[in-house]
Amino acid sequence: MLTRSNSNTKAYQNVLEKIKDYIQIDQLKPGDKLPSEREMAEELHLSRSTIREGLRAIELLGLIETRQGDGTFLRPYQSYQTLSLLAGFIFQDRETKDNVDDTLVMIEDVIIDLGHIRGSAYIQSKWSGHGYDYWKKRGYKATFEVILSVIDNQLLEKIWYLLYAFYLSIEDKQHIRKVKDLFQSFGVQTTEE
Amino acid sequence: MLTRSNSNTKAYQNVLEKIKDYIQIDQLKPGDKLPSEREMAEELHLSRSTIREGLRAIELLGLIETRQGDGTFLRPYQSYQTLSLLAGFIFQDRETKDNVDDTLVMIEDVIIDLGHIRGSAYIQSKWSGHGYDYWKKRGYKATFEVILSVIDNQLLEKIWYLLYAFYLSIEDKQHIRKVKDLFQSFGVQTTEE
DNA sequence: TATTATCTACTGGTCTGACCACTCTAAAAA
DNA sequence: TTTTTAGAGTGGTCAGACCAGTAGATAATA
Repeated sequence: MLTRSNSNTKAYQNVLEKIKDYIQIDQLKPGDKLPSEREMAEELHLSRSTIREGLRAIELLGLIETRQGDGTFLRPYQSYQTLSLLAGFIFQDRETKDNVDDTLVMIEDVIIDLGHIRGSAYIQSKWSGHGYDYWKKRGYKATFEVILSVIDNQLLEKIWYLLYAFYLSIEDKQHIRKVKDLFQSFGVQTTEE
Repeated sequence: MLTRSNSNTKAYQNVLEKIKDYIQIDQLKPGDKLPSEREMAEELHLSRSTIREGLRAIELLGLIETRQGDGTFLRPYQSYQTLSLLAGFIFQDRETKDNVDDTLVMIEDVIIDLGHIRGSAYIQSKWSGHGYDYWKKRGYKATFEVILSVIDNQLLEKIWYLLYAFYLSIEDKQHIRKVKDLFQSFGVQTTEE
C-alpha cells in the first residue's frame, strides 16, 4: 500500500477546479475560448503567474491550447491522449511488467466474448472471406482487429493496443493465443487448402 | 538578453527536456533530489517563473514531487489520483462516456471472475468479518479493493482505478454494480442485523 | 557528555509589475 | 469600396521581492 503524505493543496490546483467550473457553467465546448489569464487572476484573487502554472499543467495534458496574442482555448480532445500518458506511467512501473501478459489475456477474453455476442456472424464472414491463410499471413494484430471493429468500443480498443504493443516490446513470443483456436471458436474452417 | 529561441517551442518545454537530462546524466533515481529552481533558472538562462511553469506541468503528471523548504524530488510513480481530477475536462461527449461505462463493467467482470477463482475464500472471510453494513458504509471502492488485493495483478488494478476514477468524475451515480449481488456471489450474507 | 533550543541558509510558494511579441479589430486613409 | 494603420488585448517571459517551511549547524542547557 502506498502512503500518500501531505495534502496541502497548492494554489495552482484551484486553477484546475476553476477552469472546470468555467467549462461547466459557461457550457464551453471544444474550441471555445477561456477567460484571459489576467481575468482569471483577478477573479480568483491569484497572481497571474500562479494562474499560468495551472494552465501549463493542463496544457501539457493536451486539454487546452494557448495562442499568443489570441487567448486560451479548450481543445478538441482526444481523451485517449491522456490514457496514453497514463499508460506511460503504468508501464514505467517495473512491477507491473510481469502483469502485462496476464492482463492482455484477460482483456482479450473480454474482447472475444463480446465478439461472439455482438458480431459473431460478421466476424465469421470476414474471416471466411479471405481464408485462414490470409489472416495467418497478415498476423495476429490484423486478425484481432476484426473482432475489435465490431465491438465498437474505442476505449477498450485502445487499452488492447497499448497492452499488445507493450507486450511485443518486452517479449520474444509472437503469439500469445492460438489464432487457430480463435478461428474455430467463431466457426471458421482452418483446414489448409 | 532576449530569449525566445525563434521556433514555436515555448521556453518551459525546454525545462522538461533539461530535467530529462538531469535524470539521465546524474543517474537520478526515484526519490533523488533535483537541482533547485533557482539553480535551474541560472543554468538554463531562464527566469524562475518559467522554470516553475515547466515543473508544475510534470508535477501534475506525477513525475516529480515538490516539498516546500526542502526541494524537488523525483517520484517513484504516479497514482491515478491526480489524473482523476483532470478526467472532468476530458469527458463530455456521450460516446466516450458510454465507452468508459461499458469498459469499466467489462473489466470488473474479469476481476470478479478472477476473484472467484483465486481467492474466493479469502474474500468471503474478509467481507464476512466486518459485515455487510461495514462495507456498505465504506463504499464501493473499498469493497472492490478486497477482490483486487487477492488477484495481485497491479496492472489490472491500475486500469480499474483509472476507469473507476474517470467514471466517478463524469457520473452522479455512486454504484454501478449492485454491491449486494457482489456479496452474495461470494456467499456472504447481506441480511441486516 | 548528551540533549535541547536557536539561528541561519536554502528551498519552494506566491505576488507585483514590467516589457515583449503576437493577433485581432476598428478607425483612418487610400 | 479597399487598404492601411493604430490600438487594445492576449499570451510569453522576466526580475525582484517577500513569505513559509525545512534541514543542518551552532549555541545553550541539563
